[in-house]
Amino acid sequence: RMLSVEMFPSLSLAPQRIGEHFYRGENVLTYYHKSLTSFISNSKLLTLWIQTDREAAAHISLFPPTCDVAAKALPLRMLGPPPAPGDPASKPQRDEVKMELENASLWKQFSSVGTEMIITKKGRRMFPGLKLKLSGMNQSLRYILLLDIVPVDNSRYRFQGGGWQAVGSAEARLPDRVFIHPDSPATGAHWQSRTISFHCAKLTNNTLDTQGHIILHSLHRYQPRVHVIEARDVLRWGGGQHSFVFPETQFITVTAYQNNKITELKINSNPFAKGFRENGMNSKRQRDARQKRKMDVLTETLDIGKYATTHLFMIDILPGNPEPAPLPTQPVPTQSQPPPSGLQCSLPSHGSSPSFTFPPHMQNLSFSNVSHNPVHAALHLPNLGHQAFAPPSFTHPSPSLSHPPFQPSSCLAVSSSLQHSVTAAGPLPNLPNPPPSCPPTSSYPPVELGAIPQFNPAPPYHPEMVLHRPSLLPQLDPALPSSTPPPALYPAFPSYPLRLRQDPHPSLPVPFRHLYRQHQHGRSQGPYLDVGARAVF
DNA sequence: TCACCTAACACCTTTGAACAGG
DNA sequence: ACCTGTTCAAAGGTGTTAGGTG
Repeated sequence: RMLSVEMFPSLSLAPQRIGEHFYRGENVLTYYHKSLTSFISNSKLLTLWIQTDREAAAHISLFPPTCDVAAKALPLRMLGPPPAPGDPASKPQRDEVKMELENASLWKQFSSVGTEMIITKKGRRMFPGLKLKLSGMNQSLRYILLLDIVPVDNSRYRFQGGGWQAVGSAEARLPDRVFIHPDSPATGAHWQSRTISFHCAKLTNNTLDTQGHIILHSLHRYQPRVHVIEARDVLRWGGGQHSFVFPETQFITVTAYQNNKITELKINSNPFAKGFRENGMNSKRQRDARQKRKMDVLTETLDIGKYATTHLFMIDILPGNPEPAPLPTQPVPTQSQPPPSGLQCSLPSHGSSPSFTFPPHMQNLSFSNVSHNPVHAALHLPNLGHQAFAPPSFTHPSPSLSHPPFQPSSCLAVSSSLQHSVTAAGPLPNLPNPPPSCPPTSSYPPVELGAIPQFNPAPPYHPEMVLHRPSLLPQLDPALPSSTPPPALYPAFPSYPLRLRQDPHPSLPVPFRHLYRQHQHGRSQGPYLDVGARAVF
């Protein structure tokens, strides 16, 4: 059953897709096995080994269930005793992980206008970025934090008449990439002791991107999601997962800003755009003045030439008027409207969940290798079953959206049950310290909130635990009870489960070997994952 | 003609190496 | 040999804009 097509529908595409490139009739599992072996031997990247359940793994010859072997080799005290029913201490905040969007007020300012995110071929950071505070985690357990960005609906948008309008069907879904927070894996104590920022994540519209950036379509509406996954180390995922969605972080991707109100907000709140502010040297006034000075100098030079020429040769070479033409002004966007209230997100349940364990020779690999190395892990998550994510505001794109309404209290938080042997595991003292975050790029300086109007004070913002669902990841133990999901409040758009899938391209030197497009060459940067692109219905 | 995309640009912040001084 | 603070250049993050593309 391991990596079976039944359990992971996305795998059914693997032979065909791989065949487009170099797959030649090998058994897919063998292929993946080779893929893994190649990756590991090269030490260039880490690939996630997906194990649906330990029992199944035991009779599959690819890899013995050595994660459990390793787990059993650990002192019992490190693994911790199985939780006793009714013992509150044995359920260490499993389902109480909370997440705040620390810069929620800034996001709300953008959201009230209609957040736009520039995407470029080389990759562009998000602004505002996701700044999060975590609480309720087990201090000693290790967690991995993931960011992914999923389409909100099936529409393409156009900015018309001061607002965004759905104008057609969305482009074909691109391969989902997941950004792993560079601190991962780290203890709950680590995550809770600081503000978590995903400012290193970059967005691109380059479907052939080899840098590992998150690939999105322009003029589509997206929703970032953050996943907190318990993990003994980077190679041994599984167990509980909590997924958080902040509706006010939805945005529309653009290659150039459409709404000048957004441009204004970005300039006023992003320190890197300080030069474009009213008093900045790159402001329109200063640029016009520069242009004028430049033309004046040119005119003067030409006038001198004219003087000399006319006096020497009696030829008039008077140049044209160098004054720059006034720029047309863009229409002012429509006034924002208050968001609807009282809506809730819903997330249907899914099938059983596999754990994610690794073959023996991967056990000693540490996640710090990933973050320090320019080449990072490409992890494919399997199709894990039907997951419908449908934030309330975007299930049915309104004909004209001058801004994406959001409902702060309707943020989605999903937590999952954990497999015993994984969740009960204690700290692993032999694991290296978490790597420094975002080493190759500069971080954002503090946002100068004072520079922009405050629509809201900035109280701590908690996503409400609207629904308590099984994990986006499949459960490890099918025997564990799973709640029956209430009916979705909105028609389910194609579901977007977080799916881990094996990387099928071992011969290529980079971890991001997309099946979606071929010719993925070059080196990858950034702790990203690839996630299967196929929507699950 | 139009909507959209791209690359070059100037200005800005961040980062880290080099250096001086205690 | 350390530590701390300053300076400076390079790298990279911004929005703007002219020109390209289909």
